[in-house]
Order: sequence, then structure tokens, then C-alpha cells
Amino acid sequence: MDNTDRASVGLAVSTVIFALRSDDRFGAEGAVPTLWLPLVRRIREPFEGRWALPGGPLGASEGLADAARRTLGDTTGLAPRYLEQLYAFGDLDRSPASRVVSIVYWALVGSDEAARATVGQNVRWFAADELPALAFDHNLIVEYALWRLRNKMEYSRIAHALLGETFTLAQLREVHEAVRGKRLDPANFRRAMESSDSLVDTGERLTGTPHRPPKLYRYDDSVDLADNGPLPRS
Amino acid sequence: MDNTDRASVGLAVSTVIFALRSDDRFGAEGAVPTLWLPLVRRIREPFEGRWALPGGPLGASEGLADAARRTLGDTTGLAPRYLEQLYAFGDLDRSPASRVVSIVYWALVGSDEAARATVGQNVRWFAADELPALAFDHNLIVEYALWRLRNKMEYSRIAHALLGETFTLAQLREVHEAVRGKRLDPANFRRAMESSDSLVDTGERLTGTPHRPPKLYRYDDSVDLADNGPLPRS
DNA sequence: GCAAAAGTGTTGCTAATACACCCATGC
DNA sequence: GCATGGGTGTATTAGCAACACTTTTGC
Repeated sequence: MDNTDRASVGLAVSTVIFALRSDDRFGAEGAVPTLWLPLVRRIREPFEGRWALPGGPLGASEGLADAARRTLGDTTGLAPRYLEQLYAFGDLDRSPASRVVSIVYWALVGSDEAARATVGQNVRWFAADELPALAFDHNLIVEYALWRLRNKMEYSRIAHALLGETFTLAQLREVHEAVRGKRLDPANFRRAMESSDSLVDTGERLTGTPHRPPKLYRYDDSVDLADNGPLPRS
Repeated sequence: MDNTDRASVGLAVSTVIFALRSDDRFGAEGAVPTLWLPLVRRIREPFEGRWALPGGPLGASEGLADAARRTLGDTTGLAPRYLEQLYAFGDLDRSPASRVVSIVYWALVGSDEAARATVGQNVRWFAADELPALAFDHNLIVEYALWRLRNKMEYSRIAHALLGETFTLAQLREVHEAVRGKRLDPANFRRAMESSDSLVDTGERLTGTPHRPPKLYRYDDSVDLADNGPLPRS
């Protein structure tokens, strides 16, 4: 437990970012949106060539959430709409040869932002339920992030972060259905959202649909705040 | 972000441990149990003389939860009944002069164990709602741990960890009342616990009371498991 | 018997669900 | 008009809180 010992533990920050994409894997007619996430191909050992979560070592003069945002921007070009700490992973055997503790964040990006993201040889989007074998313990990490997202979706109001600035109730419902994996009654969903007081009617409507034009809503971010307890917002 | 930069971030593990104690601050007749926690006096700068959470630097060859358990034993002599990661704190200004990231755990100890704990010049128990100004950001950390404990008490079954091996329903209810801060209906509390299937009737009863002897229960730890998602148990 | 807490039964309220039905638009 | 999803109303039900009531012990 002397200084030499202490300095030999590396500290990194990684992020699991989710976005919603209209899944066209099964051809045209479905077009049900599902959860996707961007991964980065490792260009050095260990696990060279494998896909991994975006991240990197923590800089000495940046906060933890700042490091998550920075590495996310560096590798994928994404700026998340929602960001929250997930867990610190520090098992002895999670990285061969070296000891690394990873503080992992999870994030949501809007559909507009996700479309803008960098995609290249070393960055690719994967369906969250069809991941290959990832580097380190990153499969477990994604699994845990998915569990937290699904949990939080039920009692919190974060679904809007996967959409654009304004959205219809049907779009918001689609997000819930995609994440929670089951159909929801439109009528009851509407009432649940209205009673939460977190939606603001923009006064506008989405036109061009082959049916009655739905209202467009905006999220009221002055309401919740008190969702992560006494912790200051990142 | 070179190696020099990276090595200058220290990594420590601390723990917030809660125990229930019969509060005799207000004289005899109340004897309502309340939450207490042990703190350690700092014997060097920074914050020399102030009270702080038990903890220490992470050893290169121990897991995070192991480090929490070890430092807890080293300083207070306590072995927790329940242990869970709370949060990683890494703000730039949380420690003057040096940069330290603390991975904080929170824990529960049984009433029997708490009575056995080391108490001395540099270790003392404090009522959770009457803390002095602590070292670093430890006041915030305790506040957050309290929030998590109160939250988890409502949907999880961890209350038994604050008691002994066997307990009566009244004792279990007292734990809930102490943590959640309000009286609970004995009849409804009984049904809620019975329907959770986590209690096992030991067949024995607590005798020596000035009234009908209550049944003694034991906790069935084969049930829950699936409370922290896909994470392996620490 | 009496006090006190253990333990049981019953009622009423609230909130989530299921589903019937009307509304407004594009074609 | 007709099809389609937007949006409203309402009956049913499950779970929970409140509280009356019976049981079993020590004194």
C-alpha cells in the first residue's frame, strides 16, 4: 500500500451512449425504432481489433463527467443530451497485465444528433441487443447500462432525451415502447405524461401526416431536478 | 494526458456505514432507534483533526469492494452485513493541493456487530442527522448515502441487515420507521412483508415480553439476488 | 382481570388498466 | 366518404391505507 503500489492502478473513464434508430434490419414495413450504441475499434493491445466503449484515461485537470463528455466527443463526435454516472468497475482481472479502474457513464443522445455522428473505419453503431464479444468486461457493462436505462425509464422522465427538441406524444410513446419492450395504451400513456407536468404544449402541430395532426410538445426541464438526490447536476 | 499527468490522480476507497442505535440523547422514555455512523479523525493534513469517512488508498491487488471491507475493518473493526457501491466522487477541488478520486461504498451492520465495534480517541459514532463539518466533501457524500438508503428501503429488503440473525416483525418495522422517518401500520406492514416471501418463520418466539410473545423470523437470502441488475454480488 | 402488543378481518379510496368512442386530417 | 391515428370518457380491477377487532402473554 505504498506509493509505488498506488501509482500502478490506472484510472479511465468510459461511456455507454444510447440512441434510437429506426431498425431496417427486417426490411421496410416494420420500421420500429430500437436501441443502438456506437462502439470504437481498439487499435492496440490488449484486445486489439475488438470493439469497445468510447473512453480514455482521466485527465488530471478535468472532472469525471467532463472526461466522459470529452472522450465521447473525441471518438464519436457526439454531445449527449443526458449523462449520468453508471458504476465504477475495478475487478483485478478485467484488463490483462495492467490494473485499470474504469468509471463508466451512460448517456442518451437525440435522434437528430445521432444522425450527425461520426462513422468511420473505427467507429460503428450496433444494435444494443446484438453485440459482438467486446473488449474487457464491456459486454457486462452494456448489460448493466441497459438495465439501468430500462429501470429509470419507468419512474423518471428521460425518454425525451432520445428525441429532438420537440416531439409528439406518439413519438414519446414509441421511445417507451422500444426501451421497455412492450406496447403501451396510447390513452393511458397520454394521461400519465400529462399528470407528470413535465410536458409543455408548444402550440404547434406536426403536419403532413395522413391523419389528424398531433400536437408538438417540448420538455420542461425546470421541473424534475430532484431525481438523483442531493447530488449536483453533472 | 501523458503518463505523468495520469499518475497524478490518486485513487481511494471510502465507506459510509450505517447502524441502528437506541437513541438516549433525550433521556430514558423514548428509546427510539435512529441511524448512526462511525467516523475517523484525520491525523494529518489536509483537514487534520476533522472527522472523515473510513477509507484509504486502493491497493494494487485488491478489488474495490475488498478495499472497502479492508479499510473498514482496519479503522473501525466492523464487518458489514450489506455492502454496495454508492458513487465515484472526482471533482477537481474536493481535496486541496492533490487530486483524489474516491470510490465510495455504503454499508449496513447489524446491531450486534455495531456494539462490538472499536471506539477510541480517533473513532467515534455520530447520529446521522447531527454531523459536524467533515473533511473533504464527506458531508455531501453522507447525505447522498442517506438518500440512497431511504430510497432502497422502500422497494428493497435490506432492513434486516440492520438487525441480528433473527428478529421480530416489530423490530423490522422499527427499522423501517427509523429510516423512513414515519410510523407504519403494524397490520399492513405485516402483510407487506409476508407477501414478499423473504421472511422465514424460525418456529421460535421471543419470550420475556410483558405481552403476547412474537414470532422470530430469519431472512431468506436465496430469494432476491436480482436487485442490482446484472452485476455480480460483491 | 387488565394492559399491551401480536396478529386477523374488513372497508373504502386511489390509481392503473382495458376499451369504447368521437375528432380531424390526407387522400 | 374512408382510413388512420389523435384525443376523450368511463367501467373494472388491484393494491394499499385506515381502522375495528380478536388473541395471548406478564403482572
